[in-house]
Amino acid sequence: MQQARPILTPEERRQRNHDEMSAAILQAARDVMRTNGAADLNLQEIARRVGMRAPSLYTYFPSKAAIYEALFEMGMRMYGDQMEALHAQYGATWAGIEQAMENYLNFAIENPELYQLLFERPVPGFVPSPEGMLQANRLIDIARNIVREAIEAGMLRADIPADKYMNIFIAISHGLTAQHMANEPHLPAGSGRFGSLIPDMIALIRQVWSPPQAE
Amino acid sequence: MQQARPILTPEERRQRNHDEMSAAILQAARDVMRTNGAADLNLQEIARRVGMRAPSLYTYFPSKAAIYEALFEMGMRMYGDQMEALHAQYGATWAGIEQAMENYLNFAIENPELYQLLFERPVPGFVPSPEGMLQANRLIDIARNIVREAIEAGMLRADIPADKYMNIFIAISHGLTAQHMANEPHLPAGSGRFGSLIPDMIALIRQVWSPPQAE
DNA sequence: GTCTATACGTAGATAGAC
DNA sequence: GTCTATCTACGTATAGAC
Repeated sequence: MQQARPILTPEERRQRNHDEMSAAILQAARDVMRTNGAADLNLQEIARRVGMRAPSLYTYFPSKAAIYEALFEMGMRMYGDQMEALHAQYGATWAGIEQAMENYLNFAIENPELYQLLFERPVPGFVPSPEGMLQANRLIDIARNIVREAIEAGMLRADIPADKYMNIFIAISHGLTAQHMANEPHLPAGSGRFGSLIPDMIALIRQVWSPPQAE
Repeated sequence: MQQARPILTPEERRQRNHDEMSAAILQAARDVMRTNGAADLNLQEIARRVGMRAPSLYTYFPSKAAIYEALFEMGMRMYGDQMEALHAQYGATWAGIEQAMENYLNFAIENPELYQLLFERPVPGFVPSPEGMLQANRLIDIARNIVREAIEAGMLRADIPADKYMNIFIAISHGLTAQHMANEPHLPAGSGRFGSLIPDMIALIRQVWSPPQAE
């Protein structure tokens, strides 16, 4: 009788286990950062949470910095995917731009440890890896494209540079979110001193910087 | 011959020396934070810069946390004084509000280590002392009063709560400043991707949320 | 892969001599 | 007030046994 081909070769199983453990370590790291602040990550606590000793982590990541780098890339990828999905769903519309601002806030509320790592810089000496920067640049490109389409669609003035609009959206989104996270991180988007201001901000931009014919 | 009365008694001299050394320690701490990031303060480096050994710092401050707390209070006091001076100079005017936004950015550019400590929260476990909170609350009161006067002066709509205006100003100021500091901290206020947007933001608010008769 | 043991560095803080 | 010496704790990381 011919030997049955296993679903996974030993090598594949090893790889799968390795990947699963790596993912578990990253998740544990996020939990620690969420509890202690992004800067306070420490390997022993991560190890404890995944049921091993600190030195064993070095089987999966060559250094603590590598864990930060992996989380940065993961976070940027997650957030970029969200932005792309929003773009696909809403196209270049005011509703889409409002959703994008709300999504920035929601991302911070739901993933405060990633928000800190990506958009504040609380970890002394942390520098994103090239792979992380690739994701960060992708994010900028998505945002720039949305604004460009909004200009082409006549929603925004063509005589104002797309990057200026983009910077305004970034600054306002970040300002609201940073204040929300600093003061009322437990409140959901749409509520609280700052989380409730998104529609007002959209109205602000829309009234002043839409082309006349779009009013 | 009667003995001349010294300018300072020994006790007074001791006190003066103590105060001067305390101030030097705080300044050294600021220098360290500016170089390494606010979270990376360490006592040995402070001591080195003031020409003593780390344990000697305990003559002046009972703990590292006490140094952070003193800096927080000092920073809030400095910034509050600046706001009061602006208020006295400009009263409740659009120029004054624009100056206030620019001043927030300038404070961050000139005192990045204090900006981090006061307005971002990069130091794990840091909690302002009651004295620090007193200064922080004073700051809020100053801001609230300016907005109230602006409403009374007819610059802002009376049907929108003063605190909502205040939160909008805070969020926008902080958004611009945080992005400026993250991306172009070396550029002066008024320049760069974000530092140049203050007049636009003022125009935005002014056009949309001024009472009709003020247009 | 995981462990124990440990190297190695650094931090904040304290004791006690001068 | 300042020092040396030291304590205590914790961090990342490595070596080598199993």
